[in-house]
Amino acid sequence: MKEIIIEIDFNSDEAIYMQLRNQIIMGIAVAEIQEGDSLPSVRKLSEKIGVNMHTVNKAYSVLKQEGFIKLDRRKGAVIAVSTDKLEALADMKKQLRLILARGCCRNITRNEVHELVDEIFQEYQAE
Amino acid sequence: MKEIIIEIDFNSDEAIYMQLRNQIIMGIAVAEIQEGDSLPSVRKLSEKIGVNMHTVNKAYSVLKQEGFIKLDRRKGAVIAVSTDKLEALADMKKQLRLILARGCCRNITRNEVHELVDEIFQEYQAE
DNA sequence: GCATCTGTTATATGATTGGTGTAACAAATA
DNA sequence: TATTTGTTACACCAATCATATAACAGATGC
Repeated sequence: MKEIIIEIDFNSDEAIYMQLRNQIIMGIAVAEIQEGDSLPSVRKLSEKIGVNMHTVNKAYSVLKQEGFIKLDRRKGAVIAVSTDKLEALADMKKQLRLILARGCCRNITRNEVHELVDEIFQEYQAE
Repeated sequence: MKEIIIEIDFNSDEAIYMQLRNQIIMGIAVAEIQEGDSLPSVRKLSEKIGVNMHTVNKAYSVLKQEGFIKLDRRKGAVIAVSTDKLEALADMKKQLRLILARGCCRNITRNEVHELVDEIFQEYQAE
């Protein structure tokens, strides 16, 4: 089991539990953590990164609600990604609409977005 | 000058001023509002959609800060999109990282993302 | 059995944010 | 002159974020 590297920016305007959630999702994407792996317990992780237990618990609850982990009393928080692709595609499209609108206003082209997508996918699909 | 259509969902967990900001950005992207057009005054718009003046003012301030409008005492809030493409590309990449990570976990492929991007660009680039 | 660790829940507190309300000011407009 | 504009300054209430302390039941290790 690998060690998960979490970096919290306490000066960020982004909530700590959201930073946690996002970094864990990206950790799954780059296969730093894999299906079936366990995350540290809320108490261990909270102590490690210097935040309150409830803050970590909230991040885990969101991840559970969004279908990235399952909470097991025996194994703790286990990576278990739901595979509802249709819902995931719908979610992604909704989020892309705003981001692409912002880019479109700045004259970012369709091809430039495609290039960005390819660059990021290269980071993620590296096994 | 066209009438801008704003729909606020008061039951949404998204802040009203953010809904406003996002809808105005998307309005610019679909060319519903164009460079040089004026947005309604903060008081007019607040009355129209039934929110407080300060809420609209906050949305306009964010749009100004992000380089989508300029506030002029004569013409009000005028669409004036900054054209710092490099910064826009960097911003977009940062935001795409999280969204694509979420999709990558759900086994969404590179090509599926490209298709989504093309679909959305078709909505936006319609002149 | 016993101590420990787990997720979970409950309650409380302080700081920050979101939204509203009222009011006032200077500049621009009609 | 009267009105409208963006802007600013207060104040208020509700919700959220993060913290703190505490307790509970189930699982684990000795």
